[in-house]
Amino acid sequence: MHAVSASFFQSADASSMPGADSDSMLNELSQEDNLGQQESGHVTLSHIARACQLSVSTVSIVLSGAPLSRHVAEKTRKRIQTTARRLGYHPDAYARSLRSRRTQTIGVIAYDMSDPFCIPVVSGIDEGLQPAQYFSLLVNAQTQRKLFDKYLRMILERRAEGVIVVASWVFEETDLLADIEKNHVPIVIVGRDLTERRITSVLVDNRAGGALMMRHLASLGHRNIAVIRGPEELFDSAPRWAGIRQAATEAGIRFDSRLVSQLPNLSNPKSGFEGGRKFVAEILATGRKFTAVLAFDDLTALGVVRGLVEAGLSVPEDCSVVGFDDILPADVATPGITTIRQPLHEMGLLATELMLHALKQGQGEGAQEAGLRMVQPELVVRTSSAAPGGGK
Amino acid sequence: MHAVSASFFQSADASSMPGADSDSMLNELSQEDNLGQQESGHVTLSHIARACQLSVSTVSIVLSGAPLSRHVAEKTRKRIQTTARRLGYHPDAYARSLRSRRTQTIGVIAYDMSDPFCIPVVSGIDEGLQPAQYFSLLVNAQTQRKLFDKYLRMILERRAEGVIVVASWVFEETDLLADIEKNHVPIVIVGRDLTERRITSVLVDNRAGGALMMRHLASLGHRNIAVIRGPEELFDSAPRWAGIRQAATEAGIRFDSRLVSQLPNLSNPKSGFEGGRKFVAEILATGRKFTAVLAFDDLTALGVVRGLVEAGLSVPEDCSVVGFDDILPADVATPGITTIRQPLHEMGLLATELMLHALKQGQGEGAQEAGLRMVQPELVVRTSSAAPGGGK
DNA sequence: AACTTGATTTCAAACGTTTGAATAGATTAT
DNA sequence: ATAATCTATTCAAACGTTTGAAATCAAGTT
Repeated sequence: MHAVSASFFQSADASSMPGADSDSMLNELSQEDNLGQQESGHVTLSHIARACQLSVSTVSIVLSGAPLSRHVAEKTRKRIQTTARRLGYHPDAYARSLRSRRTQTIGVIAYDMSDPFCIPVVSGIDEGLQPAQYFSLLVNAQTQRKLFDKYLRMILERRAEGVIVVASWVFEETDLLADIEKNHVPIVIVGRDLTERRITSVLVDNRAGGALMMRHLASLGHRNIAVIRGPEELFDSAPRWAGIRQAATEAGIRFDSRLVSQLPNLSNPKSGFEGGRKFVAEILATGRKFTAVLAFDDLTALGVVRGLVEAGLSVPEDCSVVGFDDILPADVATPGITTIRQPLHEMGLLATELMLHALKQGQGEGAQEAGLRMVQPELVVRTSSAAPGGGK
Repeated sequence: MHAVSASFFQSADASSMPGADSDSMLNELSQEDNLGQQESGHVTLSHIARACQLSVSTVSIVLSGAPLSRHVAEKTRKRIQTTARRLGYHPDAYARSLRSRRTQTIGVIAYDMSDPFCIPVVSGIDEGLQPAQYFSLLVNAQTQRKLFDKYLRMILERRAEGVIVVASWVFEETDLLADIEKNHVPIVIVGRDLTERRITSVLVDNRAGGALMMRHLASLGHRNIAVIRGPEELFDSAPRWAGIRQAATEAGIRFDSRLVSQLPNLSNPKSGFEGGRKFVAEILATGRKFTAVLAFDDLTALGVVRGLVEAGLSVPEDCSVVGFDDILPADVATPGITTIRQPLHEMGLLATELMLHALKQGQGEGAQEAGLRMVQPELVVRTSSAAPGGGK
């Protein structure tokens, strides 16, 4: 077994470079393998040190670009570097972090990656981490409490320096959260207000968003409007509905309570779609008049469109539909769904900035401010909404 | 400094236990914090050892469930466990992996997470890893060579035991791939055939898929069919087109070459949509007759639908549209897009199995078989396709 | 009384780095 | 000539685990 990997190295060595600085190419690793015993299969500092006839320290100093490397002779430095390259050396992050006590890692828990909501947030986080030389350790909890716990534990064991949770979803009662605190790991949450638990939170101004939806329909002239509110368990549902009502009141519009319903607690991301579709079927069956539907989110809106079309109606001629979030399907469906855009990418970016800031000053003291950062949503008008009563 | 830490130890020892296994809850960590100085902020084995008046070894043996733990007294075991829980102990994966030389990590490089293609594959991978007690280290290369390299390096440094690449996309010429080999890390790629580079590959049978699309339209009675082929740089394009032609020949259908075009090399995932839309506008302008469009993928198909509707036509009454992939938007758009489903989840799962298998036997020898595994696609009929010439 | 056995716990070395302190040799200032 | 200062390199300890070998102690066997 070791013999095999030894011969592998030999042939690789022999092949790679004809001439070079000094050392004879043939016999660094192979020699060790003759004597050596428990090869890890990875090239380490001591491999290079031996090949260059230098101490591990010197090699480390050069390769890690430590301040001391200014004092290392130019020639030596070059020699070390080319040898490292030739052997395919990559520093062992485990050894390095163990010693230096820095992991350059932020744990990111997405509540469900198959929800289009998550992707832009996560890529915003990545983008923010990039220049700071941090990496995200991304896990997908798939809305399962068990997985959430498992991954949170994993993140803690992997010594992430901070944790960002992407969730509009329940997860609070984990006692692992207490562990997080015991281990002094800062948390930021995106999509939910947890400031009362002293957790820095980033979320969209749902109230303002709700108001935007409603004002848009009002300005088009709609007065008979159906509403599908979000599920009870979702944090966003209440403020969004509050914003809608406020704007309705301002516009002098009253809702017919029989045209207002609420989505059940969702199991998978697609359940909003089915909810919207069924809702339309139901209210059409009652015969009540309405010229527009405010849906909780884009998937629900797409379900509403499906329901209307199945009933032989067209959008927006017979009925306008407005969604919330601005996910990809809302954009590429025909008609395109008028919606309220959440600046998801920016939210991820912001969360990262808050995290990095907390890490920076967290060194000094504990107990930082658990701030609440609200970002503003934006109306995106597409073709699913138009003035009531036929053509636009 | 060493003197300081010595006194630190002493005082901790002297203080820790007044009574037996029911140690007083208040004063292990707090006391340390009084005197302690270079605390990592994390609870370690030695914290627990001190609190229990035991050696680090014993605590390690118990907490890691090593075979030796059978010999540890029941009482001691309990004492250690409750103390660990109370203090919020989590083993340091870095120290552990450094010592045990196992990281339980598989690097996963997704070529672009904002492509709906990636998500199910990645979640399939996660699912496969779960029972084997492995974790995925997931990174998003965003179709950027620079990022790909950066993350690959990171994965190597983090000592992933294997790497799974999710890509229908170019990346070959990285010399980091050579490093991967030098470090004996097995690779599996999903979405592309790289067996000639001795890399185990998992992909959908594009040829069969193309044939499925074509046969579906033929069986509905379509004979004038427009085709949008995939971009040159994408591996899938050619075999998919080959399958389409083969099935066309079998059905005795010839393509009008002026109704066949090819997508440009794509910049972002949404460019397929624009491509489809423009294509339709163009061929409608020529006045050529066609009753159906075969699109390279679902996003292209959605673009085609948009283009048709903008020209005042309806789907499927005036023209049928078929896509490929079966991503979420194809399902929730109205009409739902008839498509060829790639079993993405299963592909992820399969890739993981191959990887785990390689790891298992890779211990023994180098040079395993670089197998090619093709999975079969499946036709999903929705409402975007129907018999030509009006209603279904 | 010495000797084995077994149960319980500890020693000490290692994993691959980093880093403050130390060394050896050469040069320069006193 | 001695000391101070550079330059180029190495020592050795530490990070938090795991683990083969060893130690301790009590009880049982000859």
